[in-house]
Amino acid sequence: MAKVITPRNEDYSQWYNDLVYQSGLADQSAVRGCMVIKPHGFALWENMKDVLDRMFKETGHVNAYFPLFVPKSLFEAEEKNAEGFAKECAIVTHYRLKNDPERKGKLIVDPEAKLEEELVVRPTSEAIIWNTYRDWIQSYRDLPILINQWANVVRWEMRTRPFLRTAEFLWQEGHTAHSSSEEAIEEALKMHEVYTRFAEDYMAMPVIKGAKTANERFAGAEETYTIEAMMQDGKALQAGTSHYLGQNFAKAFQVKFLNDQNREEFVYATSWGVSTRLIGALVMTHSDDDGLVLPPKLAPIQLVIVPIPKPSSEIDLVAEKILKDLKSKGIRVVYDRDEKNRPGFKFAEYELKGVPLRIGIGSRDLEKGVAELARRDSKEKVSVPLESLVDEVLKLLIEIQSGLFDKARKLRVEKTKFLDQWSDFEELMKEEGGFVYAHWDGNSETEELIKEKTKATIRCIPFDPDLKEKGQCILTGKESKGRVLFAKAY
RNA sequence: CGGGGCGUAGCGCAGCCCGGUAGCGUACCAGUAUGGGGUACUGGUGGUCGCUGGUUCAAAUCCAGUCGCCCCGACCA
Repeated sequence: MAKVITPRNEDYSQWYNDLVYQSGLADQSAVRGCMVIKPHGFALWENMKDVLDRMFKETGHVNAYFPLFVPKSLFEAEEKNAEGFAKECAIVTHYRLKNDPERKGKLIVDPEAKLEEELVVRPTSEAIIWNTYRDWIQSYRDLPILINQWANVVRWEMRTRPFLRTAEFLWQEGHTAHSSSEEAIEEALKMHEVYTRFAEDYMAMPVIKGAKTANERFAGAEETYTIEAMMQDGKALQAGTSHYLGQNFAKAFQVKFLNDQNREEFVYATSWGVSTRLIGALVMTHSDDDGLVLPPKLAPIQLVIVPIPKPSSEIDLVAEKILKDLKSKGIRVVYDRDEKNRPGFKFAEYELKGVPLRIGIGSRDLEKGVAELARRDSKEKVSVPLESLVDEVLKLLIEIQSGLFDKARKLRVEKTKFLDQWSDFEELMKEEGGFVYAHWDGNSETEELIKEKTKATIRCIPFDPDLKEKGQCILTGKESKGRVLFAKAY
């Protein structure tokens, strides 16, 4: 029993940390607030990235790359955005080190090498991109511009947690330019829908779609659309956002175009992004006390074949055949004929890593012409005749994918309440937590007050038309236009 | 930045109060047996005890300073 993971019911956040480090997703680094993404974690990210990148391209976007550094003068151009990020920016002030005359072999920052203008390490790229777009846009014929970039960004967070919040993280940021407000809003909503499809169809993570309140909105945006997922502890996690930026950045950077009436107009913008945070979301949505549980569509390894108790020429022969057949069906499969570890160890190890399916083959199986097929999500094991193994695997992978989604949705339904009494709301947030649909009067002050009292925030104003009923604010009793989603959040 | 805790082998820790040859578990290496859910036994490798200074015949242990990390809070995707 080398690796012990703290059980979820004992300490949920410790469980999460144990899991991330022991399953090989990430490692701590020598840099405060930054982590190393290990091969297993990065393989997961690559799979996510591949799917998303394909979806972006299918919706007409192309990739490009903009600089890591943003001159301070550009950064501050859009005031609200700059203000929003100011408190968490890393800044480059010098460009050279030199030998320390006091201490041999040590280096100091060369005071002579001060930059004339400081460079902000991008917390997001709107500034540098809009400063560039200005040069690219003259006429409505240059629009729309539909660009995405895969990049790292830095936000100097006070408290960090692996994947969920680190000082540096990987993400994609889409930045589009349009000739009308309608088209830009349509774009923002379209990408919001892409994120929804990705979360639900690939991550098997059900999400609530909606818009952010003014308090929670992206700094510099007119409207922020979000997808909110529920983690197993009932807390909400913002999994992706898409922003309609109006003409805010166009005005800040003087990005104008001549419309088809030959009149000058400011460009309309959107931006949208998801990050490596999704890995944290994936972990907290499906995994259990034995390790990761990964949806087959994103799992780096979908199936592992374990010889029992160790490889033999007979087992090799059968295993290689299964390997070949499954690979030809596009399944990501490995045959673990490592003799250093015993089967029990391997079982535990692959469960820890979240491999959805495992095939065990021993001499007893071979005598009967079967193999043992075990699934990670339910831990069920069945004996399957070798002839039908491939079909069974394909069937199970689909079943596991949809099973994970259903299970997550079921949990969310159980932990979602419709409340109208303030005392109920307060009590629920103090005790079990979860999602609450309640009426809100639309005032930021009310939202702040609720946050102070319960630590719950408005995660979104849901799109769901059924929630648009009139009512009275749960705190103030004032008129409300519809229910909003409250929860404590990551 | 406020409150709390911790730096001793790759990892997890004991030893410190009461100074006297640096220990346990795990991992790692070698071997033997074992082999259908994290094998067992035997032998072995590995540490300037975070750093700097002080007290002392003698410091992981006492004192002072310093650096770093973790947890809780404010901030945030």
